[in-house]
Formats: sequence, structure tokens, C-alpha cells
Amino acid sequence: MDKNHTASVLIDLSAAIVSVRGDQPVCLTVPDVSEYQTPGLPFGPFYPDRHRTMEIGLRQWVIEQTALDIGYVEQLYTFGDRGRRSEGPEGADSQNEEEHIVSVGYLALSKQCPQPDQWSEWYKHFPWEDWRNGRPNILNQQIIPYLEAWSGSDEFRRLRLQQVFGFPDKAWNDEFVLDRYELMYEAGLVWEAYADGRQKEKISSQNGIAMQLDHRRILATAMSRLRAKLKYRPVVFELMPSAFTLTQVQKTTEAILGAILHKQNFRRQLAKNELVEPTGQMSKARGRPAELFKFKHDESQSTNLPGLRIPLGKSRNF
Amino acid sequence: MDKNHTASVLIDLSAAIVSVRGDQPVCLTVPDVSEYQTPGLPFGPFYPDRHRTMEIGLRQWVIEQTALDIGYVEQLYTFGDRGRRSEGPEGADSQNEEEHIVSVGYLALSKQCPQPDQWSEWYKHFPWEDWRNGRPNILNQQIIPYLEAWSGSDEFRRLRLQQVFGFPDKAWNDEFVLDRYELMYEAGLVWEAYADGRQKEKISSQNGIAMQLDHRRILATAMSRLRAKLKYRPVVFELMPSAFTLTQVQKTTEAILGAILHKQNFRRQLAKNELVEPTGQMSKARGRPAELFKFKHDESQSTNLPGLRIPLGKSRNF
DNA sequence: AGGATTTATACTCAATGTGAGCATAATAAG
DNA sequence: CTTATTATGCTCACATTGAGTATAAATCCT
Repeated sequence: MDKNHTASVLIDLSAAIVSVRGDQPVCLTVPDVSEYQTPGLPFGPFYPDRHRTMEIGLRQWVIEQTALDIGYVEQLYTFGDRGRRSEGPEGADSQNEEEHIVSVGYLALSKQCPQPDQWSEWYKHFPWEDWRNGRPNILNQQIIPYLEAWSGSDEFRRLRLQQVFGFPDKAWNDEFVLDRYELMYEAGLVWEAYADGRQKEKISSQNGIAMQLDHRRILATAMSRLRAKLKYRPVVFELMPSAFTLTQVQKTTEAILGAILHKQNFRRQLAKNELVEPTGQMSKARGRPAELFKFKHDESQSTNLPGLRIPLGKSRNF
Repeated sequence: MDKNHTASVLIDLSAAIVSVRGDQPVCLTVPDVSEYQTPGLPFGPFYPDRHRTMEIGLRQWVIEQTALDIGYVEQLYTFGDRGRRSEGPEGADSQNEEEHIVSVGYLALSKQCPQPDQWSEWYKHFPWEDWRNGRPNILNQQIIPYLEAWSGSDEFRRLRLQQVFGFPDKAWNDEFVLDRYELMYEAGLVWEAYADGRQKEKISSQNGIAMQLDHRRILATAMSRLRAKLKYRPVVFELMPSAFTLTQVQKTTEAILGAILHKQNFRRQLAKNELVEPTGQMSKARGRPAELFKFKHDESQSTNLPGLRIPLGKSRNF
């Protein structure tokens, strides 16, 4: 089957390792040594003769390098794009012509996040995605005006803009993180577009902190996937300690979704789906003490469980 | 970043190219020359220096080899498993030790399926997945008894069995195609388990037609993904001709889901979501003529459209 | 000590969505 | 012209959801 001309490639396993610190979702990053100081996602090579599957390989180097206990792991997407390291403004020289790299992106969830400075907050990279305090200012003040100018009278661009940013009348869809990022990339609104040579001038308005290579795109993919998954699988509990109050579950969910939920209805869903069971203990904090719950493991697997319905709060549009 | 020991690999792009012929979902296959005569999915190598992205590479060889017009393409999963070609009953000899292959699975949808003999019906490979004529006999007569024996008194296995097969009281979930296949593989109920050496004896009861390597697993992944996607994105129309009756849309949907839907409610959903618009023409067949519709393209992109709600018919359990 | 504040939880109600079925219309086949 | 077949309009009970009110149990503050 004509394998003669098959160029061989190297495989990188990149991971968006997500946790929640306080009320902020965070992602494990590694610092950059180059002049730009942009952080990157941790990644490691895949050795096919050492690890039977890629997931095993991933878990291996995560354990070695971070000593983290990651429970949940999910493959996101495989990027074969040459663009990944292609001609940046200074030309490509970091690897020779023969070495092509395919990167497989993963999403992993961690209950703890030690070494705080290595964890980067989601919404520093995506400030327009956090609607918990109402519609982010950056949208009306910077992003939307720029994108409208970019779309001009192009009907396709305008439609897409409306779809993805819910502008001006449609509702904001929290799952379109990747779509929004890619649109902004195409429009030359993010730093990476400059780095990849798509944009002539360096972006002055810092629309969120940039990342190395295509790592912000992988993070956007992870955010989209996690926000979607939350609604039909009980993955929040992969981010919770063994005992928690219902409010803590809600705060974590809200952090990931970047949206405020209706308290009573949120609890109604938890109750109906029988996802948690009381421990008998109570939490002590300010206000009336809350009952402590634990996740009702189905033991065999957390897959195939119903997950949370999301009772949206108001303040979705505008 | 210690790239010294990174073994390089070859990349195969495997495609589950799906279409619907009559009321049967079909999948493009290539015949096998070996003694087993098991069909396989078409695949081709990825040349990173020729194609900018893997999807471009995939479309390229599909056009070259099949002359098909595939519109919708979606990446499914990347399999790095050594198991893919590891020690079968005759030992591994078809490729030397150095060549590791990673296979990237894709789902593609085609409106037509010429050369009928090259297209293999889904439910010949997965007879237990077609519930359109009620609960398939093979479940009660073969699969469930075998799996119950396999699980024995193991509590984990029993729970998983119940989850995935909806047995005995839960509802059958049409999206768990992959989960069911993997469970059957683990239990040694499918031929591939024998071929991979997990099973000592050759399976006598032919639980669906086997496929080469891990191709039936890729097809199961495609089926799961397509069944799920149908419910929130308007992908059915990628399988429909330019003009169609509402009944044709329903029959196609039912074929993919392997389930019967409620006619009036199905149309109510189509109407509410404004996914189709009348062409003004009528179909001529037996019975009262039906209005011909066309898909209301959002032009810019078919993503982000609502998709069909699925009004399930009865006969789900038992 | 005692009101203010904070957090937790129970309950109600209207609007909407969904499953299921009945009734009727328009054609072809016999 | 009657029957079979398919299409389509409409109703109704029930479940789910969004939104809000009311009340309970603790801490904080003066």
C-alpha cells in the first residue's frame, strides 16, 4: 500500500492540565525562555516502543515532571498543521527540515494545584470568556468594534461574527470558546497571528496573554470541551475534594462556565440525578453551616452518568 | 527538551466514510486479501511535507482513490496503540520492528454511494445496534447470556454491563456503541479479540462481521459520534440530496440512530428550528404527495446550528 | 445580648417543551 | 369508488425549567 514516500514524524503529547483555585480555573504552564516570555503548555514526546498507548505515555511524563495526581484524562485533538512552528517573523530555524511534528492535545483534570506560580488563570488568556460579573468590557470596547471593521460588508464574515459572538441579538454561547479564538486569530486580533506571520504589525492591544505556538488554541479547545462536557457528564467532581458543600460544586461549575447559575435550580438538578450523597458532616464557615456531600461514585466508571443540567442565571445577553 | 530518544512514527489516516443507502447506513470498505477475508476501512498515509493539515491530506487521497464528494469531515480519535498490529495468532511479521504506526481516525459523510459492493452495511457489523424492528434477538439469545457469565459475581463488571447495555431495567442508550463494542471485546465476544490474542479459542458465534485490525473499533467510534452529533447539529443534511421530503429526513435519521421516531413530533422539531424551507415542489410516490424541502443553509457554516431534537418512539426497553 | 449579615434550604408558580395519540387530507392501486 | 397509503394539522396531559418568595441557622458587630 505504497508506504514508500511516507515521511515519518515525531509526536508530541501536549496537555491542558486544568484545576480550579478559589474561584478561578487555572491551567498548568511552563515558562518561556525566549524574548517574548509567553508561557506554554507542558508537553512531552511520545515513545511508541515504550508506551502501549499515548494516554499511558502522557500520564507517564506528567507524573515524572509534575508529580500531579491527574484522574480524568481525555484526548482533545491531533494537530498536523505545519503552521505550528512555521515561519514566524524571524523565520523558522528551531528545527531542521526533516523533522515534522504532530501534536496530540489532551485535557486532564487535577484536584489540586500546588506551586501556584506555575498555574495560569484561564481568563488571563481569555478575558472575554468570563461573564460572571456581567458582559466583559473588553468585548464592547475592543473586540467587537475591531471585528466589525474586519468583517466590513462581507456577508459571510458578518454572519459568522453574529453566530460565534452572539452579536448583536443572539445569546452568548459559552461553548464557542474555540470558534471565537479562531475568528479572532483570522482577524489578526491575537498576538499569535502576528507570531505566525499572518499579521504585519504587532498587536498592541493585549487581548489576553498569548501562549507559545498553538498552545492557546489547544487551551481554547480544552475549555470548549470541558464546558460542553460539564453539561452531560459529572466531570466537575474530578475537580472537587472528597467532601464538599453544594455551593462549592456550584462555584466550581460557574468558574468553568464563566457564568452565574441559579442556586436553587442547580441543587434541584444535583438532587434529581442522585449524583451526590450526604456525609453526615457539616461545614463551618460564615453563615448557616452547609451539609457536606461526597460524589456518589458509580465506582465502575464515571462515564455514562447523566451530568449536570445547567440552570442559567440571567445577564446572558448584554 | 530531550528529543534524543523520540522514536519517529508513520501516520495513517483511516476514514469511516458513511452514507445511507435505502434505509441502511453504509460504510465504505476495502476488501481483504488475506485468508480471513475481513473487510477494512480505507486508509492512506499522511505526508507532512505535502499537506499542510491532516484533513487536507485525508481529502486528497479520498478524492484520488474513491472519486467521492465528501462534504462533512470530522476527526474522531488518534490511536497510538501498539495493539493495532501486534501479535495476532500468527505473530507479527508484516512490518519490521522500527516502523510504528499511529492511526488517526476520521468520520466523513457522503451523499452518494456508487459501486454498491464496496459499501458495507453498519448493522452487519453491529447487529445488536439496530432496534428499528424491536429489540434485536441476538441480544437475549447470545450476547447478554455470555456477558452475564463473563461478569459472574464481579460487581464492577455487572454494573458496567448494566450501564452500557441498559440491562435489565435501564434504558438502552443508542450513543454507547463504542462502549458496548469495547465491553464485548474485553469479554472476548468478538472475533478481533481472538485475532489480537486475547482469546484462546476462535469465536464460533459470529457476533457481527469482523474487520481488519482495529477498524471495527473506529467504525464504532464513528457511529457513536454521529448518533450523538445528530442530536445537536444538523448533520443529517450532509447525507440528504438537495431536495427531499420530511419523511426521507426521518428515515435517514432513524437509520443512523437504529431507532424509530415519532413522526409528528419529529416534524415539529424541524419546523421549530427552522432547519428546512419548502422548495414549492411536490414528491410523487405512493400515497399522498409530500412537499419537497431543502436544507436552509446558514451559508457561512453549518456548525453552531441547533440540530434535531430526537422524539423517541416507544419500544426502547425490551 | 441582640439586631444585621450571611449562607442554606424548602417550596411555589407560570411558561415551555415533550411524548403520545386522534383526526383529516390527498394521492395511487385495485 | 373503495381501500391502502402517506402526509399533515391539532390536542392534551405531563415533565422540565426559569424565576422567585419564604424561612432557617449560623456568624459578625456594636
